[in-house]
Amino acid sequence: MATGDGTDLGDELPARLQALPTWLISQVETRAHRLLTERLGAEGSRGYHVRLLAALAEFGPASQASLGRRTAMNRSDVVTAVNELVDQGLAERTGDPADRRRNIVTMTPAGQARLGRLDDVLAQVQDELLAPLSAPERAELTRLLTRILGHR
Amino acid sequence: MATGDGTDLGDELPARLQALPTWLISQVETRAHRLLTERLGAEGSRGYHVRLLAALAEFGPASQASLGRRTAMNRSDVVTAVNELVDQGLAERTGDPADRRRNIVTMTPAGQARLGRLDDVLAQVQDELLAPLSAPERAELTRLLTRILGHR
DNA sequence: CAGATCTCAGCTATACTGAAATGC
DNA sequence: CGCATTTCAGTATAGCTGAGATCT
Repeated sequence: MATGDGTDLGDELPARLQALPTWLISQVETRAHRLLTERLGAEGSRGYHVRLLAALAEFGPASQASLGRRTAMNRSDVVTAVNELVDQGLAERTGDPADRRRNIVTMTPAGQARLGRLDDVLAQVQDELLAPLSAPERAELTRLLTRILGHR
Repeated sequence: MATGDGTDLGDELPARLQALPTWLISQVETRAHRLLTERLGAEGSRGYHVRLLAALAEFGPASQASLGRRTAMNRSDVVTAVNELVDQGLAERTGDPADRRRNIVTMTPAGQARLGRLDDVLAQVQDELLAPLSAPERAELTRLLTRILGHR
């Protein structure tokens, strides 16, 4: 079996990669993404839905362009995701009489109920992902990531 | 223009999202990914190429399955990426006479030269992404992310 | 026989661009 | 006029699955 040249079993990761924050971030993101896709999918939602529902819950009815800015979503992805929310009865899309270019997106009671369940799912996923970290360590990680994002 | 209902300009992010490590990680990853795609692309490479070249440089010639394990890449993505490396003359693919199911992938001198340039690009990207953090903070971030990945 | 390896076709989610229609 | 908004069509990448052929 052993060929002696390292061609067989071996799970060691290249040290060159392991030391790179960008590699670590992408690997952790992959794990987080997989967890979120599974758990949100079990509730009939996905990442974009959570972002939109959270923005609607906190800031109230908004245009699609505004939702895109608040959730760091592309304008065309907002269109698609709002379509899906409307299809599920979680949001409504009506024209803005004050500015006829705009739609106003509103959350329905069903949307609020869904967001409530998604909040629980999200908390659980954080806990699973960050299991090896203590509470102060989680806070420190959050602080560092926030600092990175705040730049620029 | 202010409609008073929050429908217009507003870049505030929902607090619900801002507090979530999974959200922060995905946003930081997006920024890192954009930087890497730009800079690596300028050298004619992409993320998968770096991973494979780094593994080949550190562990020597290896089968595709082994490369996949070492770089956390899917078996079919390894096929595609090795094709691209071979097309660029950065790697060679030969049959393993000792186990005829396997290919042995080897880095060429051109591949080594490319990896040298990519190492510089990577260092520069780390520095740009982590600009707001001090050296000890960068080390702490690396430590925390490594702990998360080590779990399981 | 079971299991590993390689390859191809195809899928999903995220992120993004270009262009057109409409309205401010 | 310039600019904002919405919508659609299409692109790219990462990650993944299923299936088949080949070989240990």
